Amino acid sequence: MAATIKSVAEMAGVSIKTVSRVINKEGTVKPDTLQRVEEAIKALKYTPNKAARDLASKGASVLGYVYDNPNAYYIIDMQKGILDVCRKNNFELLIHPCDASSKNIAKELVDMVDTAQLAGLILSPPLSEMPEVLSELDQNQISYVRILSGDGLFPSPLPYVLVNDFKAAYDITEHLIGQGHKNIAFIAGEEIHKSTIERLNGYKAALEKAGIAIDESLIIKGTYSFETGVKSSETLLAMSPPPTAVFACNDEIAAGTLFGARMKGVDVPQELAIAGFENSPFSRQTFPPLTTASQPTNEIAQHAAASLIQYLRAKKAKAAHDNLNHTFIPELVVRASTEKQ
Amino acid sequence: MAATIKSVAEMAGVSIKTVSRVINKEGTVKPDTLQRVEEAIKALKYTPNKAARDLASKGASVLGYVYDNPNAYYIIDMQKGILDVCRKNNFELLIHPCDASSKNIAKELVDMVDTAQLAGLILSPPLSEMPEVLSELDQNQISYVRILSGDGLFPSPLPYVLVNDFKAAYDITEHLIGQGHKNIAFIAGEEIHKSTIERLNGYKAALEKAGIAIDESLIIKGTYSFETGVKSSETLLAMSPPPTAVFACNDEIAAGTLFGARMKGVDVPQELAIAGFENSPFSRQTFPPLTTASQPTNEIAQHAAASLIQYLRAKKAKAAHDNLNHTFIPELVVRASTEKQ
DNA sequence: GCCAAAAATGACAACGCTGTCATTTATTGA
DNA sequence: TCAATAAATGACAGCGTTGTCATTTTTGGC
Repeated sequence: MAATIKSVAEMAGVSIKTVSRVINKEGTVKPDTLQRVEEAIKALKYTPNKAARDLASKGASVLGYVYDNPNAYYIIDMQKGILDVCRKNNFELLIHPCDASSKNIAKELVDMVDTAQLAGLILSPPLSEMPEVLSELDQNQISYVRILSGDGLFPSPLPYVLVNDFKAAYDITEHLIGQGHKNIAFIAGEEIHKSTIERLNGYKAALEKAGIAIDESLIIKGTYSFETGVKSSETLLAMSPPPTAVFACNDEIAAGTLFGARMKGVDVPQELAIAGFENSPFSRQTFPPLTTASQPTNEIAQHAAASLIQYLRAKKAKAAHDNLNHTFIPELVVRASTEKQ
Repeated sequence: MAATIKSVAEMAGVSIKTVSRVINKEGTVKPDTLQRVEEAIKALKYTPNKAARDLASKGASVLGYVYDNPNAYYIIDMQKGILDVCRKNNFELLIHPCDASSKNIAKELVDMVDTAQLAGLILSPPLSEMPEVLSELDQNQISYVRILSGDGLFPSPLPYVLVNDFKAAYDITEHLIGQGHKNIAFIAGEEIHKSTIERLNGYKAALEKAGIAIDESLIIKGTYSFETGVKSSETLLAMSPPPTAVFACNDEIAAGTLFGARMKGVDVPQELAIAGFENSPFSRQTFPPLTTASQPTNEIAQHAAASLIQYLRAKKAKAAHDNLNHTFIPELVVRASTEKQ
């Protein structure tokens, strides 16, 4: 039989309310009383009953993490970061994989929040970038934090975390240009991901800056997949002249491009330089390893979770919340796939 | 203001207990009463308060999924499978990444179960295979389901899910032998993972069956990492004669081996055949793609979660539980890394 | 040493549900 | 039609906390 607040109170010779004060660290308990209570807690191995707590204090503290992203490493990293923050702040986390392309995804989320009585949602791309989802959440007055790509301004009072894909893509492209490339192809992922647009814009901006004309035929639309990389490399290598460098929108595509090049016997990086994005673990493990951009996923996740929690607390206390919004810039990681000896 | 059972009862003109019966599908409610209650529920958008429910019925229904595994895809897949089953059965899931090599991992788990008041734990390797962890859990009468490698018998009444790595490793080795190889190396992962032992035994058994003597110098100890693959391939290729095939304990190692071979200009599979294990997504994306063994991770996870839930229910009802234990055999997937043209 | 104010503690009613058991209503067989 | 029985429903006490407000104890200034 697990100990309850009552048994602790009896043992310590105080009222249950005083025990409650101790476990909630209200700080209005005399040192010696405090000590007695703490000893009783330890002796009885008492742990507060979460259900009772939630019930009495109206409202459990559960966040929902919603994702639809094929990159398992990204998810796991995010999840860990969020989990850390949740644990520190005594929040629980409900994990909800979902299908962003589903018609009633917005309703599904609202339902989930209702059913599980979530305090708030953590949204990662592409969900965080879908207006129809966001407005449905807004209409139902659901709190959320968004992790998204861009550097724009947002009218919403809700917190968000920005990833500046534009700048990172600019850096990568600049690096390729610096290696002497002029004929640089770009392979895009799904346009529903804002990161695709941002990265494309960064690519274009770097070319312009260097005075290189943008050749639309070198910009290939695709999905964030290995297959897109394979197919695109076929297309690109069939051109005359073929590009000498490829900037793939993520590492999967880059790995596919590398695969495709290898199939045709094209040497990387001598004949074709390839850069990816995301710094997935396998980007170090291809041959040659891929130049890419690294985003501090774990940190981003922690930041997102922390600002949502802070927002919720401020909201509960009806106080204004500090602006915690932050922008992260992925960092260029140069590896052998873009460096000729 | 969210609707409560009381408001629903009032609207439907019944007692709260009857509403309770409806939401718990007790089946002792007259059809027309039922309908009235259901209408009221819908009209008020009523959702039972989880905290109150847990409190009243003593004991929340939360499972814990504990993992320490570097393979993100494996984790994500597992998680999805578990999540599905949990949702269907009205259980919550608490995710707990941890460090199996930490000294007091067992205590940590017990603490977690206490604090979060978990109904049971889902353990995947290597945690599921660590006697000190299991006995600590047993001592604290914590219910758990294990997912582990092997085909042995277990004295414990607790459910488990077995993965027959022995058979799968046997199949892979047999495949390599079938390709004409006699000089086959084995690169092992951490021995704390029972899968390493099982796979090694499968490898040995297949060699024996084919009448090939086991050469201990061809068996390399390492970790489940890319780096181990790279280093081992250096070692192996420096031998005279070098092996003509490598069976790596997982895809990461295999990818590393492939990388190492490529660095030395060794052609795969012409000069060196390489097989992995696990069927990670990237095993299709190396060049050439890797022969490997595929385990139905999602299914395994579902099975594990389902049997834990069934066990818990039986325990609660003090009934004997059916034996749900099941063994999964990973399936051989042949790809270009082991097939000469 | 006394009083007012502040600090510490306690009593008790919620919180929203389920379990138990009592009560009412419907069904059956004669 | 009327017990006897079964089915449906309800009343009410918990479950283990926290919030509110009352009470007691301590503190500090004179």
